Amino acid sequence: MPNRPRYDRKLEMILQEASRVFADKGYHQATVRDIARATGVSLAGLYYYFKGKEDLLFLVLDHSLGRLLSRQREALEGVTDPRARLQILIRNHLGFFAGNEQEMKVLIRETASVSGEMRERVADREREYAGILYRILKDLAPEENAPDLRVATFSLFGMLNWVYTWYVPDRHLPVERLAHELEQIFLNGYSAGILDGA
Amino acid sequence: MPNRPRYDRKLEMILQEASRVFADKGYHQATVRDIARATGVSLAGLYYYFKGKEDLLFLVLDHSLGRLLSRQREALEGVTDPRARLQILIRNHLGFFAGNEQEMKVLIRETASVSGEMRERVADREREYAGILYRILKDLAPEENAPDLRVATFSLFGMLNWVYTWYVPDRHLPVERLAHELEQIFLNGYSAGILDGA
DNA sequence: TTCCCGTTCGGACGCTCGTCCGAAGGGAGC
DNA sequence: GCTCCCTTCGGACGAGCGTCCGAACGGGAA
Repeated sequence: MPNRPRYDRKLEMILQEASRVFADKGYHQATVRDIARATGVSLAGLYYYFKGKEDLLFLVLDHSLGRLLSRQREALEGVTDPRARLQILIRNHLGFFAGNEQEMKVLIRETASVSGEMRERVADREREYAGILYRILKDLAPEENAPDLRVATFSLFGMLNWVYTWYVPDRHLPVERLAHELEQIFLNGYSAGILDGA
Repeated sequence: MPNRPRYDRKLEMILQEASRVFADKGYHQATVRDIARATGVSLAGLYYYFKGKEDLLFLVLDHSLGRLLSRQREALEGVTDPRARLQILIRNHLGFFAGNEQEMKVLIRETASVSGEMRERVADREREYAGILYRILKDLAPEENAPDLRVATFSLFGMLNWVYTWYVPDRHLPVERLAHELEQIFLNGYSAGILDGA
C-alpha cells in the first residue's frame, strides 16, 4: 500500500503543474515531457501517478471542478434570497478565476478533450453547476415576459467564461469591480423584461 | 501563371472542407491527412495550395473573418440609430453562426493557434470587429452610471460566442428568437443602470 | 544489518505526424 | 499531334509523440 500523505502531496503537486502546462500550451499541444520538466519528475516516473495523458487531464478537471463546486456550495449555504445568491455565485466564479487562472482556463477550454466515461463524469458535474444557476434564475424570474431560462443561464456563463479571453488583472479594473459590472448588466437585463420595444 | 478560376474554386473548396475538419476535431487534433480524405485531394497535392498546416488555418480564419466583417458592414450601412445598429449586429452575428457553424467554431476557438505575423493580421481584424461594437455601445451609453465600455463589449461577445457551446438549432428555439432573447438581456441591462441596489 | 516493497528512472518501442522530392498526368495553344 | 507548364501524387524522411519494461533506489520494520 502506498505511503498516503507523501503520495497525495506529490500527486497534488503534479496536478497543479500539469494544470499550468495545459493552460499555457493547450492540452493537445502540451507533451508529457513538458510536465516531466515542470514537475522535476522523470518521464517514466510520472506514470506511477496516472494511467495516461488523458487520465491526467481528467484528474486535473475533476479536481478543479470539485474545488469550484464546493466553494460555491459553501458560500451559498444559508442564503435564501435569490438576488443575493446570484451575486454570490458571480463573485465566487470570478474570484475562483482570479485565484486559479490556469485551472479555470483548462476547465473552460479542455472539457471536450476527455472522452468516454471520464467525459460523462465531468459533464455531470458541469450540469450540476449549471443547475445551481438555473435554479437561482428560476426563483428570480419576472412573472411576465421572462426570458428563456436556458438561454439566460448560458448567457451568464458566456459572459463569465469569456473573461479569460480578454481580462488582464493588472491592466484592467480589479475583480470586485468587474464582478459588479457584470452583475449590473446581467441582473438588470434579466429582471427588466418590461421596458423595450424591439 | 495558374489557371485562376479553376485554382480559386478548388482552393475555396479546400478551405471549406478544412474548416469542417478543424471544427470537428480541433486544429491540433486534425491532421493534413484528414483534410486530404475530406477533399479527395492527395496528401502531397494539398501542398500546392498552401505552404503548411498553419498557413492553411490562417487562410481559413482570414477568409471567414473577411466574410463576417463584410456582411456586418453591409448590413449596418446607412443605419445610424445605435439601438438599431446593435440589433443588426447581434442578429447578423448569430445569423452567420447559424449558416456557417464550422467556420464560426474555428474562428472562436482557433485564433490562438496561429502565430507570428499571421496571428497579428487575424488579431487586427478582430480588433476591428470589436471596435464596431465598442463604438455602438459608446453611442448608446446612458449618461449616468454607465458600465465600463470595454467590459460591456466583451460581455456581449461572451454571450454571443458562448452559444456554440450549448445551442443545438433543431432542439432549441429558432435563431431569430434566440437573438431576440439575447438582445433583451443585454440591451436592458446595459441601458438600465438606474434601478438596482448592489 | 537485512529484507521488503513502494517509488523512481534510463532508455527504448511503435506509431503518427508535417513536409517534400521527383516523376507523371493532362489540357490549351501552335 | 506535339509541346509546354500548371497540376497531381506515390512514397519516403526525420522528428516527436505516448507509453512501458526491467532494473535500481531507499527508508521503515524485523
